[in-house]
Amino acid sequence: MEAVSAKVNDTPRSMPKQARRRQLIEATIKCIAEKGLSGTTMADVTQQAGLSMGIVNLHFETKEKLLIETLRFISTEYTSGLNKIFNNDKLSVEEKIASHVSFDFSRKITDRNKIAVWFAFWGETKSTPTYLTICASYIQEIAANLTKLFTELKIKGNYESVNPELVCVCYTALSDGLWLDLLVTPRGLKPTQAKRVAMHYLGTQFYNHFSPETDTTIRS
Amino acid sequence: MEAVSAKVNDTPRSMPKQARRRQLIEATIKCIAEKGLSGTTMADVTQQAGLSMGIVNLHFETKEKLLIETLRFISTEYTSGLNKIFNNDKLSVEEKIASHVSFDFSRKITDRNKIAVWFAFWGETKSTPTYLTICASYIQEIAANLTKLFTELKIKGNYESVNPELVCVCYTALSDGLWLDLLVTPRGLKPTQAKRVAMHYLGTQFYNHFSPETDTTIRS
DNA sequence: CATTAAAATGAATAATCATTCATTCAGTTG
DNA sequence: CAACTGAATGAATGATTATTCATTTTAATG
Repeated sequence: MEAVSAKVNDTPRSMPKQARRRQLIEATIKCIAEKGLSGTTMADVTQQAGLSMGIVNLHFETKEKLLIETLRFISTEYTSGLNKIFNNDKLSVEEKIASHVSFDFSRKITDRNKIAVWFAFWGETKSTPTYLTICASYIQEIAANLTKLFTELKIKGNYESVNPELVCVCYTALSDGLWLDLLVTPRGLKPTQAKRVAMHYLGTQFYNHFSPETDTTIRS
Repeated sequence: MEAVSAKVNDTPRSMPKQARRRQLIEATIKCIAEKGLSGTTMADVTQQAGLSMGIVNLHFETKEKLLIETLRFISTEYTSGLNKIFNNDKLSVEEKIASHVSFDFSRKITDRNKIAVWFAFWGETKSTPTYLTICASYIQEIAANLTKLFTELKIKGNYESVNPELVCVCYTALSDGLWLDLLVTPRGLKPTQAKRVAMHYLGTQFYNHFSPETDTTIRS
């Protein structure tokens, strides 16, 4: 049988180890999206990567380790994107928040394959402590940063009745729930609309800075 | 080996078929929560139910059909609970909405086992169309009812700038996201707090009817 | 070009697991 | 209480799948 998608497979032997690992992780993401976590076999992954059966064990030792690295990969992709925004000194608080929202509903993040992977792992956090640990740590990091931004904007904009921790929990839950919508009703909500829903909520808290019409997005 | 939890197993042979199916579905829920969807085997389920290997095939034919019925079971439990509230003529609009929220964060619904099951199935909707169909249909039903309630309250309370469809999407996403919090950070958010977050959002829209202090919950 | 080291292969192996079905068991009927 | 019925059992079967490792391929080196 022919390799299904061997984009990065021109000169296999010369690829640095890191690149091959990444290639396998990306194949894993595609497989989980297409066949589910329970339906993804080693044969599926290696064939999707256009490589041979033994390759995963060579680079990751076991299937379980491959899955853990896959979760780590999407977690890191997400947090590092947000950290870049958070640490960008050229942006004002409100621009940072707006960029955060834009990132949450950007093409890169709302890719249905990746959302499917998120939910697949979330569904196993209760049974697989390693997954729980990975998820819990990135969640905490993001929450700390986001709460800080909301606190700053509260002060800057004189929003006396705003509770930054509450708004952080609420916004985070909202965006996770909107991702579910994008996954489960793909013919319903679109990323652009989902973003508008998120902005609608922020508008209820920071009415002078965010509103359905206002879009202080940093274009990417 | 001994049966792990054979509550309903006193007079096995005399149980009506429906009850035995339910017993197996409940065992499945527990297994999915404890071992994940991918880690749940027929042996696990039957042992959890305190029965023998062949029993699932006798009552459900295949493992796949058991899983589908399990998803149907939790979906029905959820929708029928909400429909009871929606169709309760003794409740005012605002009481119905408050009861809806209370139900969403009630013990029965926020049981971590069941939340784990929800997420496990959501993670496979992209790969298993049957799951997607089941999820999509109950989602639509609930959204229609909830939007109607928000529309009624908008009129009743003169909330001119409220957009009922938008509030429905936003509330629904928020509650799904809060469930994720309950699943992933069990030592963080508690159901009572989660409910307060949801009420906080509704308070931004219907400020005369809902606020963190107001609790028009119907005690169950 | 020969030699070496590292990467990759994939057939073979071993483990896991869903499904089957001949047999057992419990309740019911005449 | 003997014969009958349908539910339940669980050892055996067969299919699937992760893992192994002897062999092959490739790139680098002198």
